[in-house]
Amino acid sequence: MKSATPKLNIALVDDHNLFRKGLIKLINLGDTQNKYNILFEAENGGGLKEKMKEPPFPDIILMDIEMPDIDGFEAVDWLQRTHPSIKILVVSMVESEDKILRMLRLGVKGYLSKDIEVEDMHQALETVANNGFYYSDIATEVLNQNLNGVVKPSHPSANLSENEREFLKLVITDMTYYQIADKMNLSPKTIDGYREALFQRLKVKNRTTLAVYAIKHGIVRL
Amino acid sequence: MKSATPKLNIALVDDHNLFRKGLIKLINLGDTQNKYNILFEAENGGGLKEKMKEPPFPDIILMDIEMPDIDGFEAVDWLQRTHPSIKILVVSMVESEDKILRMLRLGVKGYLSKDIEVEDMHQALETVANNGFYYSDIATEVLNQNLNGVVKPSHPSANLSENEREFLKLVITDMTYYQIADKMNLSPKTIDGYREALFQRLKVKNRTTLAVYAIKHGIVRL
DNA sequence: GTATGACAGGGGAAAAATCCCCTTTTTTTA
DNA sequence: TAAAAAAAGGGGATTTTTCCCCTGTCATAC
Repeated sequence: MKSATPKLNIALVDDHNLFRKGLIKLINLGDTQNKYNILFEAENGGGLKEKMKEPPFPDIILMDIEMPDIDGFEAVDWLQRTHPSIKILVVSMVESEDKILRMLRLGVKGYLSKDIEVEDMHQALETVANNGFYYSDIATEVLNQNLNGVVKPSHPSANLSENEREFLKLVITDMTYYQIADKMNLSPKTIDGYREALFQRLKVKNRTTLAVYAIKHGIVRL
Repeated sequence: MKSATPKLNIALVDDHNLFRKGLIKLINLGDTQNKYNILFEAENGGGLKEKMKEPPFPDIILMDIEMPDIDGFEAVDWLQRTHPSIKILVVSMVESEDKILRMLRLGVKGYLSKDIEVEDMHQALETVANNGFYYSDIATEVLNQNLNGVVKPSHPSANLSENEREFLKLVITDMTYYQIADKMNLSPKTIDGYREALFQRLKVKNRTTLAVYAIKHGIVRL
C-alpha cells in the first residue's frame, strides 16, 4: 500500500537501547495511519552526526539530553546549524529549569518529560509533524515564567547580610554557636538572633536543615 | 487458550511512564508462549508498597534504582524482608560499582543495564523465572573483581548498612532523633547508637556535619 | 524631633543532642 | 553448636540548641 503523502522519517537519539526499542514500539502503536518510519537510531550526538553524513535525513528527531560524549545540547546546536529544517522533539527526564530553558532557547519544537502518558507522546509527535510546538506541562510552566519576566519572588536567600553569610559558613562546621560567636567577635546572643532570623526567613526548624538549605541553594560551598 | 502452568505475574517499578510502557511492549513481544502477565506498575518504592498491601503478588519485579522518595535500594530491602520469595531483576542505568555491588549484596536475582539488547532482556527474564541468576556484563565484572579480593581502599561511606543509610536520609530533615526512631520502628536508643557509630566512622562531631558529609559524599540526594 | 525598624545583646527555661557505660537479643562464624 | 560479633536497647548526666520575651543603640524616614 502506497500512501499519497510520503512517510515521515523519524530518528531516535538516546543512550539506552531498551528505552529506544520500547519507544519505537510505542510510536508504531499510535501510528494508526502508518505514516511514521523509524529511519535510524543513535546512542549519542556522535552517532547522530555519523548517520547525518548523507541522506536520507529524518524529518523529526526525538532527542534525549543526557548522553555520553556529545550530549543533547551540543547535538541540537549542531543540528540547528547544519540541518535547520529538521524538527527536534526533546524527550528527557531532566526537569531542571536551567536545562529546559536552555533547550527551548536552542529552538526545539517540543519538550517531553519521560514520565508522560503514551497518548501525549503521540499527540506531541503529531503536533510537531504538523509544524506545531508541543511542550509538556513542566516546560510550559518554565516558559511562561520566563516570558512574563517573573523575576521570581526574590529568593529569600538573595538578601542575606554579610554577617549572616559568614555565620552560615560556620553553621556547616562542627563549631558550637558559642565558638562561632567567639570567632565572629559577637555575643552568643547575637548569634542566636541570626539563627532565629534565618530559621524564620528560610523556613527551617533546626541547625541541620539550615545547613542543608545553605548547601542546596549554593549559599555556601562544600 | 488455557496453559497448563499458570502465568507468571510481573510488576514494573520505574519512575518514567514512557519507559515502563515501552518495556511492557518489549516484554510481550518476546513472550511467544504468552506466559507473562503484567500485574501492575509503580512509580517508586512507595507505590510498590501500596500495591503489595494485598494479593495478588507478582512473581518477578523489574526494578529501577533511581526513583523519587523511596528508591530501589530501600524498595529491594523492604521486599526481601516482607516478600523474600519474589524475584527481583534490577533494570537500571546506574553503572557505579558501589551501587551495583550494593544491589547484588541485597540479593537481587539479576542486574540489567538499560542499554542492553531486547533479546538479552528476554533471556534475563527467562533465566530469573527459572530460578536462575542473570547479570549483564558490567555487573558480572564488578562481581568478579570483588570475589577475587580486589579490595580497593573502600571509602568509609561504602559499607553502610541499609538502616544507617535510611537513618542518614532522615538526619538531613527537621525530624528529631525521637521522631526518626518512631518512623523507623526502632528505639531512640538504637538510633542514638547509629548516630554514635557514624560519628566515629565518618569522623564527624555533630548532626550537622554528619548531614554535610552525607550530602558531600552522595549518600543522600537533595 | 519622633517614630520605626534593624541590629546587638541578655535572662532563663525547655527540648534535643551528645556522651559514657552497660545489658540483652540476634546473627555469624568457627 | 558454642563462641564471638553485631545489632538493639537502656540509665543517666552534660552540653548544646532552640525558644520566648525583653532592653538599649543607632540610623533613617516622616
